[in-house]
Amino acid sequence: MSDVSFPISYAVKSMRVSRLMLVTLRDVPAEAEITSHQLLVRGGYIRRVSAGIYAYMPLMWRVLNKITKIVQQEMDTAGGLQTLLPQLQPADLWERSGRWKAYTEGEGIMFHLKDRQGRELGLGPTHEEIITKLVGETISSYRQLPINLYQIQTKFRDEIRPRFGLMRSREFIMKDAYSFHANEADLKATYNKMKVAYQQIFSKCGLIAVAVDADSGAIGGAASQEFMVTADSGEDLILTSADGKYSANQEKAVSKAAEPLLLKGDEPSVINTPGQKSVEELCSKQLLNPSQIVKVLAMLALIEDGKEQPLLISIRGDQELNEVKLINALTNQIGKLVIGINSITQDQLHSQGLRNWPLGSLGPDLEDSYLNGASSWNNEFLRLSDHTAAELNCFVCGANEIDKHRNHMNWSLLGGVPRKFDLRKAKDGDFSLHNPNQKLQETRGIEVGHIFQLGRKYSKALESSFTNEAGKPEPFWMGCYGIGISRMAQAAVEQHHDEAGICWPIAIAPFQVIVVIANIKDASQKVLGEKLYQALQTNSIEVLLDDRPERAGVKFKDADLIGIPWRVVVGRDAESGKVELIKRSNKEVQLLSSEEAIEALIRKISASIK
RNA sequence: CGGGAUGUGGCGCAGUUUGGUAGCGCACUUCGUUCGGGACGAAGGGGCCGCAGGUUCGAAUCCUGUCAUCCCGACCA
Repeated sequence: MSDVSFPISYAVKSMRVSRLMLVTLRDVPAEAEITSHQLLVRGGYIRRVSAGIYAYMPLMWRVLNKITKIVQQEMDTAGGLQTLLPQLQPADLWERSGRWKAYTEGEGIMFHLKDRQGRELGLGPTHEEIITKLVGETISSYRQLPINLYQIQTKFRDEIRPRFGLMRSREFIMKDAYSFHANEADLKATYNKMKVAYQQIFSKCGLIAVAVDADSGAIGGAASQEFMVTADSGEDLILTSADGKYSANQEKAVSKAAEPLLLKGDEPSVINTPGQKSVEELCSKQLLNPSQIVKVLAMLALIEDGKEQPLLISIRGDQELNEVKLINALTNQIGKLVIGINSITQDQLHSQGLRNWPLGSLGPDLEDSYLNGASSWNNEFLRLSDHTAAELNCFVCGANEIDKHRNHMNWSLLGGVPRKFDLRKAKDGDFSLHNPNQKLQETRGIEVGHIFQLGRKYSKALESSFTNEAGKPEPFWMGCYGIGISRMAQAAVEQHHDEAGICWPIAIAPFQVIVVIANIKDASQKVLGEKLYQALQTNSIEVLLDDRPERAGVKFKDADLIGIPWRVVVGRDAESGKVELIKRSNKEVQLLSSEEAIEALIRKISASIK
């Protein structure tokens, strides 16, 4: 089993540190922000070449290969077929799927270029287009389905902001798989199989990863789950119920909002609220609770056809808007892709040639006439209301007049109860929907894998079809499944390190054992060290020999930093044939004869990488 | 792209306010002493001060432009 671009078996199972090109740093380079990034740079694993572009040094390459090998095994076991697809992709393919513009214009993330003939090409950030076309051309019958193709290679994304070393880089190694099915049920079966395979992969690599419900984002499609490596430095927020039955990315998470405080219902009235533009100010001055207020947000949505749609979003004052949910709700409402949303500012009103709006005192019933004469905006509001706002019976809201609000309002005074959408952010402490006794907790995570049920979006767009049982052409049902290989390596460091350095899980460590000869000039130490090194090699253990003429302390520090799971120190007891066996993760030390040490290592290592 | 910051040997920094021709720690080379938790001493090598203009007798330092990098927001494996 081998692959041209990613050889997985090592000709070299062992190495002398003196020949390893190991350069460790004592100082943390200023560029590195999070621990895992710092440790990888200090340990000589990676070097930055440009923003978001890194060279993988020999030790790192071994780690990446270890991960690759585990991924290949699990993918192959789950019925995957490995391929290698081109990175340079013609624009017309992306135009047919409708993604060329979205991926290249504005804040598009595809690197793109023109060749000498003036043809446009993109550098692949993902491979749905290519694979869909390829399978469409190759597969003609439902009898040939399902198939699941995967590849492991470098992807390119012109990230808006590369960050955190390999966590968000512009060039990174990814495993991506695409499955093709004759029907939805079969897609679901493979999707579930992939979910199991993913759990296997992460646990075999020694990572604690949780599967969470996710938004399917720009890639599109129906069901989708993300695999998160839990870590405080993670960029994503995850909400999990205490019973473990529900977990979701905050973008997607649903929950039951806390009950609002009842607002005792007098007659509706207008109240003076000078300078009270925010919910906080209003509450403190008027002695209200945020849950008694309907807050109205004026926003602008950018639609794929270039139209600009003003929005009025109503949400309860104690709740926060989830923009991902809003975009999805809008896309459903309009039937067109919503590219982006942002708050409307006074400046924008001026440039549209509109009169001032009572921002800070908006009510859900702000008249469409405020949009009259807008230079490029649609001149009717699209009004959306979150459950929490729509369900209030008596509330305070803006009076559509500066420095005035209305007290004791109800929806019938505003033209009826609006349609309800789920637009709010689920938060730490909310109750879960499946069991109202379960509180949701917030954790941070690093997204290392994502699986999607794409459905027929791409196969329809690219007219990629097979002949079904009835003899009729039908677009494929598709799934797609990604794992960030290089990101995973860094996530492993984020999850497994201490003050002294990295503590690699043994399955993905660049070497399993490091034999440190404390004093290379001591003949008996040298002889015993070499003997151990040989013996471990003979037993197929991946072993490093630190034979450098450094002082012992330097070698210990380096061994801790680079994080080899087992360390054998050949030192002052070498004369009597004794060595120390140290476990990196907990610093546990055993004084053993060299034979015992070899035996212990064989036993422990074979048990831990089964 | 918006907001903030920084560019000085491989890495970490000082010097910039108040212009006078570049310094410290780590790393590197050689020698000696040391030798189980990043040793010590001595001697050395390495920098067009991000780049381009300008001001000046003279610019790392002042001015203008530009590029790059990092941090905070929108994107994602």
